Amino acid sequence: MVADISAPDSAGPGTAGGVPEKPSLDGLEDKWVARWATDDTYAFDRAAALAAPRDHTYAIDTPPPTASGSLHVGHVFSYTHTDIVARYQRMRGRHVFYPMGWDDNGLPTERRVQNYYGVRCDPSLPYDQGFEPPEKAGKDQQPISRRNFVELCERLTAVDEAEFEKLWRRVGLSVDWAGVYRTISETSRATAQRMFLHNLARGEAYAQEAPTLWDVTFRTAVAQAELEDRERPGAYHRVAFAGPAGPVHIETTRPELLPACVALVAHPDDARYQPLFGTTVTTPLFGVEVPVVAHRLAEPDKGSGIAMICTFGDLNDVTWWRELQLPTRAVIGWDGRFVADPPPGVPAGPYAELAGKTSFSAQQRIVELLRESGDLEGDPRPITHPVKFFEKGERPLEIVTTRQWYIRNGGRDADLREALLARGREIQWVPDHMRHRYENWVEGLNGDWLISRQRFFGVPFPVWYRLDGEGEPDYGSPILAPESALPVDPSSDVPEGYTADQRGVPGGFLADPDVMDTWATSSLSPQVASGWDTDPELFAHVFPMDLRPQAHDIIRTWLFSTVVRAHYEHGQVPWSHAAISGFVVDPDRKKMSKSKGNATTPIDVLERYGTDAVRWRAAGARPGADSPFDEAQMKVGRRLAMKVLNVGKFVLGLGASTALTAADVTEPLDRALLTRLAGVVDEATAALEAYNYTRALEVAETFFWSFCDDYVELVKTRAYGSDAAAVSAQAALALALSVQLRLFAPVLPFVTEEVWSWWQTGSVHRAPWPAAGELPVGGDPVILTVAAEALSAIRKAKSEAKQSMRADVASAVVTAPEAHVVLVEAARTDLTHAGRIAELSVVAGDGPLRVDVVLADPTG
RNA sequence: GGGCGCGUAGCUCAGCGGGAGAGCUCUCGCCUUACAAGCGAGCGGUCGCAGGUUCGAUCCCUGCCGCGCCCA
Repeated sequence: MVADISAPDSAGPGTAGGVPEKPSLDGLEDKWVARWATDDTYAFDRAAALAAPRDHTYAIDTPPPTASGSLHVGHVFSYTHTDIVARYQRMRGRHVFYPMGWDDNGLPTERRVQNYYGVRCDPSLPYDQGFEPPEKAGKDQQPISRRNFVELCERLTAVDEAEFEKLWRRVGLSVDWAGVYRTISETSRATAQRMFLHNLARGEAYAQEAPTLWDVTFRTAVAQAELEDRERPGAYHRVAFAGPAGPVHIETTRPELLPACVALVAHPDDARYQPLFGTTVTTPLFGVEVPVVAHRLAEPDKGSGIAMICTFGDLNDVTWWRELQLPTRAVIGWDGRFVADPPPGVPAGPYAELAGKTSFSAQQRIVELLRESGDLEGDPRPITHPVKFFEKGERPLEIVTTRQWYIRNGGRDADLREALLARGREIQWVPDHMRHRYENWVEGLNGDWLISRQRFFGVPFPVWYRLDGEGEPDYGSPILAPESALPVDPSSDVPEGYTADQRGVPGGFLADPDVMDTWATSSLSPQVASGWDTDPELFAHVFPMDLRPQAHDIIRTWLFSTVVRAHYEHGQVPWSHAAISGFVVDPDRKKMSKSKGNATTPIDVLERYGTDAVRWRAAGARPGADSPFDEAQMKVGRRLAMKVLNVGKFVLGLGASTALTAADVTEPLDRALLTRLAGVVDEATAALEAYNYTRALEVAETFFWSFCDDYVELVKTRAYGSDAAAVSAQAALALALSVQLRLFAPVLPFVTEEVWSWWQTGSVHRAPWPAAGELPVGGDPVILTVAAEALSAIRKAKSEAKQSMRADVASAVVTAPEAHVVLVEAARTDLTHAGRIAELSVVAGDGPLRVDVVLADPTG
């Protein structure tokens, strides 16, 4: 496991730049970001990786941030977690394949472009070659062609991505910036289209005309994974249907859908309605005869226990319509308004008043009409109830019947669902309980994955349809783009065997108008990043990847869909590990997000506390655990970084250098220190192997503070000398510094690199991860413990006497357990110097170690 | 309503079968020749509540209460 690292250089102190007079954290980011770029410190050595066994490579499937979005400290924390792992693996000698991507396709980018430039896409407009967007976004959005719109998307995302890269470099992410990908790039489009064609060929993808959840603002279909329930006020309207033996009352929150009513439904066990099953009733106002049917999903406790089934008011309607094979009477159009003509069988009279209305105003009118006809009983009863929304939308979803593309995901196939659950069990989840999120989601799927979107900036489906003599498309046998031609844009490219002038004319062809949802492309991030389409040799080496880091909110989307795609194409999971980070939350424990207005801009925090301080805080958030944003903690991190600088300077000033080795360490106290440090190295290594970077940092940090406060204080007088005892201390300080800098390097990349540069050559980030074997064995760490305890007792005496730590001690009597007397004696000289003790005696006694201190007369 | 996680010092958290801990805050003190953006010392908790298992429970089991997230 030593492939990608350089051997430690032995250079004398000062040869690599020397120790500055007054070390400072300020400016370290600029200095080292530039140097790492120049030196290509984090380059992935493709040739060397391919030549080595697979386990010498560590491949990370980094989340591509939404380029049109904004980053907050939550992102910084999460990406830092990944970077800590990457840096650790690199120091372990692995070839770290750590690309970065930008998720720049899809709706968020469209929205940003619309707002930024004040434009909107109108696909019917022709391309305007010289188009330039207005300087300032006007009040009314200027309609532009699809191609102009896409060009603006690309222009703006390029700017956004450059900003993102700058920030990530400042955060110190050790990604190989030569390996950046974009989800809208030509390669990504080709990959997404090729994978889609494979899915289609194997029957994993299909198109279907079906009731679809539809956002009327964005005028696109949305998938189950993008839904959220929101509590909204509504009202039950009690409406009378004319039954064979008098009126039948239903209660509905959507009386405006009365013209779409196709049946009434009650629970089969509901005695109240059993006599009605098999009969028909007549809708009020419209006089349409509809059957009364029984279905287990009808809730006897809800409203009057009998409901009207409309096409379509909610997902239950869809289920009933499908399972009971009811007719379709759709009234809501793509724009969310009532369509111009009534459904078949519904009289034109009352319907004409609704045509063109929104649901809201249609409801008002229907209620008036029902009141007039006497079919509305009493006043509407206000309630609040969950209503389905697109997570990015502001208006309730409607259900519209449209033709859409789907990928099978187990939502309607128990065997497939089982197979995908099994895939989930192949992944090592960090923390383990996050696997439940995956399993809950898969088990709760109720339909296949809808991947088509009626949008513009996305990967188009590589599909055309033949037009018959009437100009009607033949959806049954689509024309597929040949794989060799990918990526294609069917709206401008012409299918084989046709000419451009046949587009849209009878006997000609028609492009599939839709683009893929962004998840349909980002679910291929392992394939895109690893070169499935561009570098098969690399792909074969790094796939399945080692790590998928991401936050827990997108297990149902990104993680799951990536598993689905890899399951189909490769018959395996896309990565061995999924490390799930928590959120940074505000003091009220609310998730930080721009829309909530509680997001903290990262650059400000990075500048005020320094990157290392922010990273230190990030490392304190365990995998999966949310953590509150608290600036006080940043100060603690900054103090640690500062301490590393100062102790580094001091230790090197005492004579620590790379010329000294483990063999020079002869004094018992020094060996005690290094033996303890060996234990720390083992523990930190074990923790990092388990992705527990928090624990690794904790053990290193605890050791470090005791190193500074106790060990360095104990030995500094001795180290000033030049005899063998002095050399022993200097060697121990050098080894301890070297090891500790490397232990901290993944978390504090800037300050460790700075101190490393004072006395070593090469980057600490290419130095080997410390091993216990570098350190001398056989020391008794208890020597350090008892010496520190004794020193602490002496400090306490001085502190209680309100004396300076420099105050002289006339005499000190250490009383220690019998077995520890010899250990205290081993540190006698260091102890007397550190405590400024004139006369030290050590005696055996009962109980824990204590020291009786007599301070010297400060005036004497 | 279901799933998952969490309730330990004022705050943020570690510990998870035999000593209740860390950092921050707070208080007191110290110019100490690496660091005053520092250092030293100290105050501070019936480990959510109630049962159970055990010689012994913060830790294991059950129930309850509260908080958060995900899903209905």
